[in-house]
Formats: sequence, structure tokens, C-alpha cells
Amino acid sequence: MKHQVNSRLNDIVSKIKKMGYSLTPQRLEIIKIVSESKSHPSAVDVYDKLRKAYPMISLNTVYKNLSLLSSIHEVKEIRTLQNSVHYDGDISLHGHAICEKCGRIIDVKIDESDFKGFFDAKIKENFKENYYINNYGLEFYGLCGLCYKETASD
Amino acid sequence: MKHQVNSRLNDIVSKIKKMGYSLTPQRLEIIKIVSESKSHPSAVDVYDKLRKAYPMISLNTVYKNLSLLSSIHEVKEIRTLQNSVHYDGDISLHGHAICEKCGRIIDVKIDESDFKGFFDAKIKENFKENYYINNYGLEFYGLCGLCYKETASD
DNA sequence: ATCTATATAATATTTATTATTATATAATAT
DNA sequence: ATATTATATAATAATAAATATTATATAGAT
Repeated sequence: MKHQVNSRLNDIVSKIKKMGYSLTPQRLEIIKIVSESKSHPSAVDVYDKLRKAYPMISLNTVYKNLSLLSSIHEVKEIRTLQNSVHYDGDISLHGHAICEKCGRIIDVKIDESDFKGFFDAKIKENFKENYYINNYGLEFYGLCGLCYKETASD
Repeated sequence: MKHQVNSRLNDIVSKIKKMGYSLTPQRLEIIKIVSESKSHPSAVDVYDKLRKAYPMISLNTVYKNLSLLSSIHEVKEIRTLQNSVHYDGDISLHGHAICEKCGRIIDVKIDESDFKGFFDAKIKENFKENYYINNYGLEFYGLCGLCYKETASD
């Protein structure tokens, strides 16, 4: 498990270097935080964690780096309600369940056969001309367990 | 075709009335605009169209009404890049292809069998406990035909 | 060691959205 | 019909996320 996380970190780091970006301590720390996090943090969440190691870090730096990681497709942006962006360091095939009340984001399992059977079919079906797909999103909006209970007992 | 659009409009209008909301001229015009539009307009886009008929309309009124329509699930919110919300008056089963460069949103066809075969399976598989799903989202991010060409010729 | 490019920090600005307040309209009761 | 109450809209102000700008610092190349 730990080994998985580390190889993921190494993947990103080597890609950063290969593409000619420099690996500053701040950048490395940001990469660590998002790649190891399971909680789909916002830029401010990342910023708050960073401040422990780098109290002088600028929020702008966080945004810049998260955008960079997003542009090289090593983190995925998730847009929930209340227009704020969350970042997912797990770029493997999966969807998200987003609670419309509390904003909680839960991973939804999708396996390779799903991709072959559904996503791939949709892409082939809908994009015959030169349309280049490099990412997908699958969301289920609703009420999470806790919020569902609350609503039910109103 | 025209008949389809009108029945859609009537559906929304009667739902508005049934739920006890009043049908003001401004509200009716907003409903018309979003239900007849195929271009996934933003709040400001709707506002600009509205001003032809209602020059004194307030942007806040547009936001309030679009939120209302969204809350009763008669329009769907689409979150693209560059953090702005777009509104889709077509609530039938379909996904979106979103161009990461120009922001263009194109409908992606999904049919009932897809829903039964994929969405339903994912819901059953992932949400065994009391998690209430009332909406879904399916997006393909990439480059549209035009932007793809531009990028290719760089 | 100097020069150049890139990254970060501090600050200011923009933009979308929401909140507040006042006015106007609509619905209901008198 | 008029008064009363609730809801909708308009005008304005405020918030908050993200971006732009500028200055400083760091890293890599010459």
C-alpha cells in the first residue's frame, strides 16, 4: 500500500522533471499532499496543510501548482456545488458521489470492464470526427448517508 | 418538435404553480429561455437575452430563478472549467463533452439501455446503504473539433 | 560568479455568486 | 374594493474563489 503511494509520487516527480519543470521543496510538498490525500481537498485545504511545513507559503503558489498538476493530468479537478474546485490526486478510473447538502465527496468504483463496455462505446459512438478526449467525469449527486438520515427525520 | 418544446415548457410551468411558486412574467421568460436553449447558457447569458424583453431585470433575479429551477430539478447545472456554472434546460438522460480550451459544451447521447446497464449497476454496486441519488453527471473533457485542429497545426 | 529563467511571495484585482435592503407585485382576508 | 401579508424583483453591497501583477528569491546554465 505504502509502496503504491510512493511509486505514484515518483511517477509525478519524474514527469515534472521530464517536462522541464523544476522540483522545488514547496512543489514537492504540494505533490505529496495531493497524491497521498484521499479526501479530495480544495486549494485552501492544501494551503492549510502546507503551512505546517511552510508557514510563509502563498496561496497563489498553491493555485499555480495545482493548475500545473492538472494541466499535465496528474490530478483531477472536481467541481462540486458552491463553485469551489477540489483536487483528486487519484487519477485512476473512478467516479464520485457528491452530497448536495454537505458537499462530501465519495469515490465510486469503476473497473476496466466498465470502461471498455461503457465509456469506450460512448466515445466511439459520439465522437466520430476529430474530437480528442483526454479525461472523463462521472458523478452521482444526492444525499450522503448522514444527510439522508437528517432529512428523513425532519 | 415545436410541440415538444411547448409541452416541456408547460411541464415546468405547471410544476412551478403546483409547488406554490408564482409565475411572474420575468420567471416565465427565464423558463422559456432555458427550456428552449440548446447552448447551455450561463446566468449572464440568460441575463443578456432577458434584457431584450426586460431591460430592468436584475442579475440577482436570474440567479434566484435558475437556482429555483435547479432545486426542483427542472434544469441541470453544468460546471465547466473557469469556474462558472452553465444551465441545461434539457433534463433528459444525456452527458456532456466539454472542450478544455474554448469551453464549448456538446451533448452526448445516452439511451435508456445505457442507464439500465451502467448507471443503475454502479448505483446498486456502490450505494448499498441509505444514500439517495437524485442526479448524475457524465462528462468527457478534451478538445472539440475546432480546437483540436488548431492545436494540431501548432 | 554572473546571467537568465523560473518559482515563490506579497499584494491587488477580477469575476461569479450571494446577501441585504427596499420596492413592487400578487394573493388573501376583511 | 381595500387593507394586509407574503412573495418576487431591483438596486446595491458584500463575499469568496481564483487570477494578475510585481518584486524577490531561487535554480540552472554560461
